[in-house]
Amino acid sequence: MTTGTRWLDSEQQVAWRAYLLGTARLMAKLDDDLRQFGLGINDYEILVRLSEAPERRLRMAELADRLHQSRSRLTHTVGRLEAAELVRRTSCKSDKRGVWAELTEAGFSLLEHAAPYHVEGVRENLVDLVSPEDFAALGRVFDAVSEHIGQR
Amino acid sequence: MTTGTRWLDSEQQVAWRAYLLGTARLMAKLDDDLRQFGLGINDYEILVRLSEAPERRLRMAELADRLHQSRSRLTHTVGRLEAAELVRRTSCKSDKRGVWAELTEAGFSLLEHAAPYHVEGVRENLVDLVSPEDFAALGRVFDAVSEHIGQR
DNA sequence: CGAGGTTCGTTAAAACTTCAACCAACGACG
DNA sequence: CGTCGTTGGTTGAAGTTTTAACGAACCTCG
Repeated sequence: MTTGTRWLDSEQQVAWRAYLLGTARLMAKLDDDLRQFGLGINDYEILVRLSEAPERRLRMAELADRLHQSRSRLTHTVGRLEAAELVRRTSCKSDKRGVWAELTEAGFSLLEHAAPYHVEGVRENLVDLVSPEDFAALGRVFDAVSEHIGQR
Repeated sequence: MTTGTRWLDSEQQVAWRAYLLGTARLMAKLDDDLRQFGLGINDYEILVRLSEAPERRLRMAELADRLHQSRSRLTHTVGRLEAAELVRRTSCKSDKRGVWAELTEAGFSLLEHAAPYHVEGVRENLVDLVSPEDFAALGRVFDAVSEHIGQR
């Protein structure tokens, strides 16, 4: 072979590992903080997406795509959220295969309580720790990643 | 209340979501790429840490800390890696409670095969997509996060 | 129309992670 | 020395996610 592996240089290596470790710690922390509401960050993100949608509902497939989750995973999670009465499922009239996941009043209300607390956590453990420039760079980096990897 | 929640402004919101989505996609991609070697990114990271350690071995607790994992999770994962003969456990003489996790020859060899492929994935789907400055910012951001959240 | 491919969502089982409890060994201290 | 609190690691059960397969509904096209 003419060109060997292009290893990461030492600085890149350090940055990459910082990202892996920092993300693990951050997600664990945010999860912990949400536990008092009986939610994990994954549940929380589902509720948020629903709360922002027209009529506070989304089709399962659409929701799965926005969260980059498998449909199967979403089915299970929404099943739990439904058991907790935070979400309701209704069938879709225009496409009989389809299912709407809709935020209940209780779900919306729980979200209203959890959101300020969660956002404060995101600030305290991430946003407020770094310069606006560096945080903006974070956004650019992961926009590029998402763009590159594409839908699925 | 005098001071309401300090919500994220629109740009921060966008950056935060880009990070969540981008990370989900990136990890899924890297996992996919490693599947051909029968590994997930978590297994891979374990093997790497061992490969870099003196005598290619680490104490279980030390390894768990470096990966920010629970000891229980590590016990299970190393159990599987041991069943696959990629890792071997030996008891520690100086501390009889202790257990060394040690990379086997097969484990090291698998890593040698997987590493170039994995690194290429990290480059292609992250490092090479962004400016060195932005990538460096990523490192700073997550250093700050790790530093802030602390050991455990 | 209707055959054949695709999408939507679910299901059951397997794989993995978390949770809670536990035991053995260590170490500090009276 | 012996007690007590801590650390290292494992265990089994419960909970979550992945995998693979499936059926129903949709869509295209002859």
